[in-house]
Amino acid sequence: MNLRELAGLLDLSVTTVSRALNGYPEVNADTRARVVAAARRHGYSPNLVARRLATGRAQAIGHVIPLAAHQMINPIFSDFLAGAGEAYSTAGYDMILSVVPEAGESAAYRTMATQRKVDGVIVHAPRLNDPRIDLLTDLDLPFLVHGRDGRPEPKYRWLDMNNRQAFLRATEYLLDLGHTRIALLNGLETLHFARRRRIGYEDALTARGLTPDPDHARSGEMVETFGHRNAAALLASARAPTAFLCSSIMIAHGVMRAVREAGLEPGRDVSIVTHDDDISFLRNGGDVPLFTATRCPIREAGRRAAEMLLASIDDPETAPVSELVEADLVIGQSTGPCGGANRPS
Amino acid sequence: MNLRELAGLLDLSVTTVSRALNGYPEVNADTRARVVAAARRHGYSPNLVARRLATGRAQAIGHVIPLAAHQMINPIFSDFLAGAGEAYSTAGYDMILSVVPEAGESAAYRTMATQRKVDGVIVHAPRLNDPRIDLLTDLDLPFLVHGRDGRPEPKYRWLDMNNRQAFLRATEYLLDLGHTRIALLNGLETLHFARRRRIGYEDALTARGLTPDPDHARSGEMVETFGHRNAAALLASARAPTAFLCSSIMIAHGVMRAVREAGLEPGRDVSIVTHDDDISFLRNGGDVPLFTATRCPIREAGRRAAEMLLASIDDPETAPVSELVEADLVIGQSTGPCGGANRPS
DNA sequence: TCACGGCCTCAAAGCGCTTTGAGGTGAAAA
DNA sequence: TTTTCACCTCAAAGCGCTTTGAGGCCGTGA
Repeated sequence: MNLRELAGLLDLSVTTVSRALNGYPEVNADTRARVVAAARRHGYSPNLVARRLATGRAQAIGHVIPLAAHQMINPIFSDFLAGAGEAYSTAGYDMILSVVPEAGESAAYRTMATQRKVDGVIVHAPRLNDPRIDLLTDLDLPFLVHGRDGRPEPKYRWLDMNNRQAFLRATEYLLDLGHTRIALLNGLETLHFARRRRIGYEDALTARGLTPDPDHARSGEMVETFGHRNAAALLASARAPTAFLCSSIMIAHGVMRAVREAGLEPGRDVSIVTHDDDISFLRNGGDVPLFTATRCPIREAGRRAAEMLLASIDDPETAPVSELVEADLVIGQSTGPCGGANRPS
Repeated sequence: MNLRELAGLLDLSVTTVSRALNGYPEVNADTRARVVAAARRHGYSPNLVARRLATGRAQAIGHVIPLAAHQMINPIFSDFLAGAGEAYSTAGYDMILSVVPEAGESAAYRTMATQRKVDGVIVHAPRLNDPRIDLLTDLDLPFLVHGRDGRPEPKYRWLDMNNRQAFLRATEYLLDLGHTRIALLNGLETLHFARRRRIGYEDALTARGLTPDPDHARSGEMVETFGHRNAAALLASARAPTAFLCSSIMIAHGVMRAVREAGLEPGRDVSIVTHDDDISFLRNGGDVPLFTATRCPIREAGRRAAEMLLASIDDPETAPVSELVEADLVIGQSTGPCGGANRPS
């Protein structure tokens, strides 16, 4: 059933039927009702592809996922997508995912732009001075960055969490508890958010006159084993930390495992603070959460990012709007005053 | 730059240019080379939407993700998507994700079919006698099911793991180690794969003359806290299990945490076997893996599923082909003979 | 009765591509 | 030289929708 057939059935022109269905005012209310009823009865719905060609809008947003960048194919990312996907569905947009080898990343963006597959894209996990941002600007494809890439006065749209502030605050919280040997298990510091977190951590330490111990700050993929391996090594070292600050809840779980294996009790012997993206399947739940955490739901960020991008596509004239979100500090079971029953130093 | 402009530039008709670019044999090799070079030089690539309209093929595969079904927005799912996405990219297909409220699920499939947005879909997490399968059959939209829905002689295409066999084998392994009180922490048993796993588990027990203890088999969302909560409760019960069989590595991590909290040593006091989807960010790695596991990489499943679906779309006449994949049993650190230093019973 | 508007409805021209069926060219065959 | 046949190339007709600009109808006012 296509538009022409439906029009024939109703003895109307395709124009009228199209206008009736799309809510144009030039159509008599009775006619419109008749058309809508017939469309429903015959299960008509417009061919999206044809509509796209006619209107020139793809009604779709793209996400390019470089395959080798493991940090993308992860639960954080999928929760972000879930949030964004909700917003797209509500707005009648499609989400198209392009999984490509890392080398093909910029080609993927080019293709999206030249083939007019999408009306805009969301850029994930920006690195410092990310070339994708310049590419997209050149291509004149609307985009929004989840995070920032560190250039001084960004002209693009972005949605970011205040990473520095969150980690500053978390570090201060540990310092207030009396901890001074605080380890940072961070994400890959080629990614801008991880740099910001490190800066927050170091700023808090130096503000109290402490010198960050280079061996105490480590970065890597945010997976359980990274947390486990490094926490085990650090706990066995001469100047073992009394507290850990983790960039993700996966890392925190790894740390907790290492702490327990070392015969120590989290929250009493060793404190753990983690950033918590509030991932749906690794929720930091309970009456008192397992981990003390800086919390900022990633799914909400996905939704918001999508909404902002869609709004800017609807009205391309508007100046780039961006948002900086603050994380909450939630107190859980994994922190306590320094010097409980910790190992002799 | 569109086809007409490119043709004008080359002083050729659009037909010739189109044929040249699409590899039709009627075009002189020199002409073709000239066209291809010009296309590259001017950065021409065809408007996908127009091509889709003309050919009638969407060149896209859909995945519908019901929002409330938490088990979908999870790392297992995202690894599956990553695998499928690779296959799509290679074949020049797009992946369209539709995130919808659970109530809108069948509407989403209908829309995909009537609006011709996709050439086929992959169905995830089938329930027993899943109505989506009948719907898609009615809609005449090609599809492939990841898993099966338990109907006697499925006429649809599917790719599944041998869940019963994997859990049968895992249970036997534990039985061989002398364990008899084996708990099963399963996924939601509305999902067909979880039922099959339970059957494997029970079959192994009854084959040795043991009666499955109903309290020892629990099912729920496959998250860390589910594992932790239930393992803690079970370990505190009168007839505490000496071994746990888990349906996902997240659950296994929760179990391990509970075991440690109870002052027990995994692999010595309590054995843990888990199914391992080889999720990219929760890898069961190390020289000797952390967990003894039935392993079956989900990402590979995604790739294979996508390839099978694409093949069936390419050649719609072919009879439905399906695949049953066996899991490997990998021995890790989390299992050992029963009766090590376990609690008195 | 006629002219004028307002309201609806319509035919037709795209959107950018594919693909059919026709036509043009030049080399080989007669 | 003429005919034939490959081999290329082309114009044009869709694909199903939107949207412009034109036209028909009917009630109102003169």
